[in-house]
Amino acid sequence: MATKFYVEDLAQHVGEEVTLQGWLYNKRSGGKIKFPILRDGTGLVQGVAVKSNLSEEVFNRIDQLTQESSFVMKGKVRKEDRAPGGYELDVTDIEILKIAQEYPITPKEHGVEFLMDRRHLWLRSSRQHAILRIRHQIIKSIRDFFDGRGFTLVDSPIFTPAACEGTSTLFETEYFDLGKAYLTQSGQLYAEAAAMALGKVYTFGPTFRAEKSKTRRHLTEFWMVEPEVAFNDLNDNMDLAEDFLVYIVQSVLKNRSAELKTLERNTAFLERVQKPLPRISYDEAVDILHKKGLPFEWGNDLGGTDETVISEQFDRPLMVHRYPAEVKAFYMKRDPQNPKVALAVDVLAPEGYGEIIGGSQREDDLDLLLQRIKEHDLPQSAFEWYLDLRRYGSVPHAGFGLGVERTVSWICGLDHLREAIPFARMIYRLTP
RNA sequence: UCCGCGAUAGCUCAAUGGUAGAGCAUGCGGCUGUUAACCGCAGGGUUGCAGGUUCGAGUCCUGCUCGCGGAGCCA
Repeated sequence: MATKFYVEDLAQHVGEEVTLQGWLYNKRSGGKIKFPILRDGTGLVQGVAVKSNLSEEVFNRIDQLTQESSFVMKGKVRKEDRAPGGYELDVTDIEILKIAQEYPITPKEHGVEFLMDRRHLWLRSSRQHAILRIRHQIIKSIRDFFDGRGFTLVDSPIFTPAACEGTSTLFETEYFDLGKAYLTQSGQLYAEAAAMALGKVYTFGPTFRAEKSKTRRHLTEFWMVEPEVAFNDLNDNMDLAEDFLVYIVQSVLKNRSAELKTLERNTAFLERVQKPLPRISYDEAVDILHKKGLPFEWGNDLGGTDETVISEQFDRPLMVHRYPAEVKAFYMKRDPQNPKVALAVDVLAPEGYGEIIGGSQREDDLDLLLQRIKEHDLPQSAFEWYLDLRRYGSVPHAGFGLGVERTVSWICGLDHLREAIPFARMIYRLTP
């Protein structure tokens, strides 16, 4: 079988005749010269077909190619500074595979609704291609980071018997004779159990929120990675989150610069993502809001605009720790120095992208945890297994969750989360 | 759930209450270096749905449907 050639490898084949398989991205023509642009999933390359170098049949065949028709293009690779990718193919042969019907997504602009209805086709355009490749790089970096530090991947269940945090609205489904089951909103409680077994673990999977959110920062189905480490306290947790974020961003800069360029992403903010990331307390965050003249009452959670105002004071992601315990989940440990605040930490991305990480040191005392479950009016029976983790050799431990789509959205500089995932699920969108 | 905005050709958008139009896409023709190529010609419309006001409604009013943005919730 002949060697397969791909557009992204053409630089290594200058002067050689290669055969590429792909789809017609666009074409332009003069009377005696035609420029078919081939897209093969790894990149774009423009073919240069000159009438005098080809049989009339092959030359005219190019006219039949409609946008997105599949075809084989054979030609000699030539370095060409005028070409966007730096290389062109002097065409020696064209073979048509399948002529495409009239393609709905033209090289001109379209509305978001139209494109989302054709998401399965929209993925072929270069902007979406770049986003998906960066998403892949981010996911790979996440796994490489934890795998390289001795973490074990432990998958948590999607069906759960009860709300994890008791706050947000969950998707409900009938589960045989066992009553109702819910789609998970977090793998964290299971990650805690796994951390007691394996020390350093992470879960990585889809999570679901049935909130009727209609904003550019929300999806009903999104991916989250949640590390959990036995014997880590809040500071260890922040150290881990810091190393983690720096690793992800730097690996995208290093490996996906072409895609960032396609997206016209200003990488100045990304290049500044280096240790140390600033760490401020909730109290200090409130001071910033007050100095900016915003009315804000101690004890409330930070809203979207509050987060933006605070993050604008810094040139890189920042950590806000020690939130009022009242606004945080029941399992978060209180600060021994000040029981009014929880040992929680959120990481706010710059440029108004908001919260990309939320985490905490967990409550490891059985009696206090029981008390919190009562205070939050949660069914204790559903949490007995979770309480067992405090009954049998409880230790301090901490972890956090990172939202993959929000991270993709920030790193790519997107204005909506729906472009950060191949097939977005939102309140008014279940297809394609 | 609440607040605001919108729906006109396949797509993106115009149209003082007075003959519904442009660019792109599609088809045909032209061009040997095009870069969202360009030039010429052609086809293409139940103005979201249902009422109302008016001599006359894409335009004004009422209701509905669908969508978009924001708040709340959070990753």
